[in-house]
Amino acid sequence: MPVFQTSPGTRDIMPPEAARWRRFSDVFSTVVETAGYSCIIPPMFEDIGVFRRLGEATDVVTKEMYDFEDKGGRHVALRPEQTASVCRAFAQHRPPTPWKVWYSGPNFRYEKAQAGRYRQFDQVGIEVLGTDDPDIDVEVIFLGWDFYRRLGLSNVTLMLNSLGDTDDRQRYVDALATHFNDQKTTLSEEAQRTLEKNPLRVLDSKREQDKAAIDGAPLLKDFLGDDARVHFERVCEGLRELEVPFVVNDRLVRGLDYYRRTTFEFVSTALESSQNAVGGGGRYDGLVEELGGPPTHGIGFALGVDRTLLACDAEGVFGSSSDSVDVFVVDVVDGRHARGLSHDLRRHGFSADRAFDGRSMKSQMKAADRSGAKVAVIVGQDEVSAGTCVVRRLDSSDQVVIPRADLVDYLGSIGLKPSTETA
RNA sequence: GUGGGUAUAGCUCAGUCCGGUUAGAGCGCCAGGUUGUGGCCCUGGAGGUCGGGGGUUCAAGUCCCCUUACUCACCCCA
Repeated sequence: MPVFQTSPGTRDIMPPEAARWRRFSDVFSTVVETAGYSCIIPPMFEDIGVFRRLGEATDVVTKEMYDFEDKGGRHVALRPEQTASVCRAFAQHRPPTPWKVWYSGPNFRYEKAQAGRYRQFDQVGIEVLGTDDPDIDVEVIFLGWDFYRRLGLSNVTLMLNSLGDTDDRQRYVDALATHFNDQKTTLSEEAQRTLEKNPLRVLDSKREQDKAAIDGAPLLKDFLGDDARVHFERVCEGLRELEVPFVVNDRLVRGLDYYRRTTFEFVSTALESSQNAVGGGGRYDGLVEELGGPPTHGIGFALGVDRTLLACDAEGVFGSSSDSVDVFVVDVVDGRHARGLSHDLRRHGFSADRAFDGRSMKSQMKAADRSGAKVAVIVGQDEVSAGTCVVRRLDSSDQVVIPRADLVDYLGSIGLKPSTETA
């Protein structure tokens, strides 16, 4: 065993998997930039107060915060998510609204790792600040849905709910608390503890013991005020018009306290583990204000990169493809020709690799094969004397001898296109 | 944070129950067969403090204790 390994809950994304991650975020940025979202890169750590606003009763804040004191005595935390940071950035810079941004990057939660759950985990997401038009809810949800579809996923279910406005939500929480307290003796110990902190999340319990009490609980939709109800209906209507299938789930209450009105979650039915939520989001009117900004409406989602890729694996879509170059230069003289040729080819926009350490021709050809190159350019003593080189196609084994000065043109003529002109 | 499982070559794993020469296989890697040609085939080679520490024993990869990590589940979440 090596002396050093990755810390618990972290891992190296090795090639070719890392290339797949980049493609993933490329697909995502294409989808959302088409809809007018701009990239934002907030810092990875902030004053811990920024994240405390996620809710004092949430696990994310009470036990999963990756926090520490820096050398200046500031109490900071690695971001557990990016929504709070985006809202803080909005309050700090006051951009014109509606402000539509997307992000991609790692987040940190101090918890025990298991499949699809890491201490450092990546999310991509979008946030829209400054409008409460139900159409923006529709747009946001659609973009998430569309992204999964473009990856090729077909077993993703969209679950939708409305938590109502602040007053609605409070009345519902009170009613829930009353209901569960009446049935307290039937609840599991964990649920009883959850009840004291946040009655809403008792609904989240998957324990058999709690099922009866949950089934008999009052329904959220009966507590929605007129505004929230109309808003929710308009969102549903918009999604139906865009032909986005969804399931209204009365029990969908999400883990963070800031959600109001629309909440949603993307669940992969292809994943068997309990980490089957591949993405989620909702409306968080009020969060910006809590962070010291003006009253501002907000909505967004975050999608877990790891879990979404697990879902892709489960469905056999969006696989990893290995990196490859256009040309592999084989030099069986002294390596100086490989140096010159690969340099020239790269300057002309071809991707080119070569072997080192003066290996045998057989060894270099094996390396050429492994590199995934379409052609090998071979230089031996004969070619050096004649000022030529051999171009061998690695798929068909056809090869021709051409003057070295014609190499770039020849490669172009057989269909290898320089990716960029860098004269 | 709680409970189960696992840890042997770069990777995937035999061997552990029932302690006993020099710890194996496949794949990968390197070299050769083929002194100018990759994939297929054949031959050879390198590569292991058997996760770490302690204990029992004449003897520990194998039994016991501790520890660390991974993993699955719970909790919760992406």
